Amino acid sequence: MARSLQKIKKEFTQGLSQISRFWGFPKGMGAIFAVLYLSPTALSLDEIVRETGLTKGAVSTEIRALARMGLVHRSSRLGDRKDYYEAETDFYAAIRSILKERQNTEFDRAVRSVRETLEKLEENWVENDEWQFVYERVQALQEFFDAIDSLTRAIIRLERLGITNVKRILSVLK
Amino acid sequence: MARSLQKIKKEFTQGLSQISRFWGFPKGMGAIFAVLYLSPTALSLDEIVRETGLTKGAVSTEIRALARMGLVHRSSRLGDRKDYYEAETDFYAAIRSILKERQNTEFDRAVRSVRETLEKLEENWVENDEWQFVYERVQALQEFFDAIDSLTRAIIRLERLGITNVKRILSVLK
DNA sequence: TACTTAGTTTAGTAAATACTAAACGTTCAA
DNA sequence: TTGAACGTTTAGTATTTACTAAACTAAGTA
Repeated sequence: MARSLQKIKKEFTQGLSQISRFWGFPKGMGAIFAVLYLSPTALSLDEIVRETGLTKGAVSTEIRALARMGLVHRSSRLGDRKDYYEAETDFYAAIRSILKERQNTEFDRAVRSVRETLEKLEENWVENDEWQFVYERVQALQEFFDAIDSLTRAIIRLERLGITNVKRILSVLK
Repeated sequence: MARSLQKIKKEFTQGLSQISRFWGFPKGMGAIFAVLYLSPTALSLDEIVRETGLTKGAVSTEIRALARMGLVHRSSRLGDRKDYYEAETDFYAAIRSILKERQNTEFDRAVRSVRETLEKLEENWVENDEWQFVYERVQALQEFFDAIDSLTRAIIRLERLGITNVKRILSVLK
C-alpha cells in the first residue's frame, strides 16, 4: 500500500528542519517553511500551528523572521482578519534577500571592526617589525572581506540570480 | 601617545570572535584564530591558552576543529614535545577546505533526505492533484540544491580560488 | 458596550552549546 | 620507575538560544 502523503510530508519537514539548523537558524523555522512550501494554498497562523506542533507565539515570531528574509510572504484577504502565509518558491530570490538582510546586521558591524583595527594601526604607527607584521596581516584580511563583500553586493544587485547565472559562474570556474 | 599594540590586538580578536559566532562557530574559535593570525611565530597550546584566556581543554578541542577546517596548521619541532600552531593565511584555500569539510557532514545528510522524499513520492505514486503538486515542489528544491552542490564542488575543485577567480565571477555577474 | 478572534509580547522553562576544572594517558628525561 | 610536561577526555557548569504558556493589544461583531 502507498505510503501516505502525510508521512512523506513529515519526513520532508524534518529534513528541512535539519538544514535550517545547519545554517544556524532555529529548526522550527525550517519546519514552518517546509509546511508552507508543501501547501498548495496559503496558510493562516493557526493552521501552521496545527501542522508544526509549535505554539502560536513561536510561529508568530519565527514567521516574522522568515518574512524579513523574504522566504515567506504574508497576505491578507478582504473581510478576513487572518493573515495568510505562503512560501517563496524562487530560491535564488530568497538567497538574495537573505544576503541583503544579513548585510546590515552583526556581520557588517564585525567586519567594520577589522577596518577600524587597520585605521588604529595607521593612526598610531610605530616603526617596528611586529607592528609592520600585524599591519600586513590585518590588511590582507581586510582585502579578503572586501572581495567577499563585493561578491555579495553583486549578487544582491542582480534582478535575478537564477540557474542561468549559476551556470555562467560554473563555466568561468572551469 | 601611541595606543599599545597589545590593546589593538585584543580589539581585533574580539572582532573576529564576533564574526566567528556569526558564522555559527564558537567565539573561542575566532579568538584562537585571531591570536595565531597576528602572531609572527607559531604558538604552542599553552601560549594560546595564555593569550586567549581559555582553558587548555577548550583550546585543545577547538584548535582541532580549526585544523580540520584547514584554518590552522599544526607542526612539531624536533626534540620538542610541544605542538605548534599557525594560521592559514590564504583565505581562499580556507574557504575551499571548509566547504570540503562541510560537504561530508550533516548538510549532505540533510540534502540527501530531500532526494529521498522525491524517491518515496515516485515509488508510491498516486495520481491526484496534491501528490502532483508536492512532487513538483520537492523536485524544484532538489534542483536548487543540485545547483548549489555543483557550485561548491566547482569551487573545491579549483586549485586556487583566489582574488583572480573572484574577479572573474564578478565580471560575469555584471 | 462587552465578546470573539486574531496576532504579539513577555516571563519563565527546556534544551543545546560553549566552556571550565580536573583526571587521565603518553612520552620523554632523570 | 618516578616524575614532569604535554595534549586529550570527561564530567559538570554556565551561558545562550529555542520554545511554551499565558497575558495582552487591537480590531471587528453582536
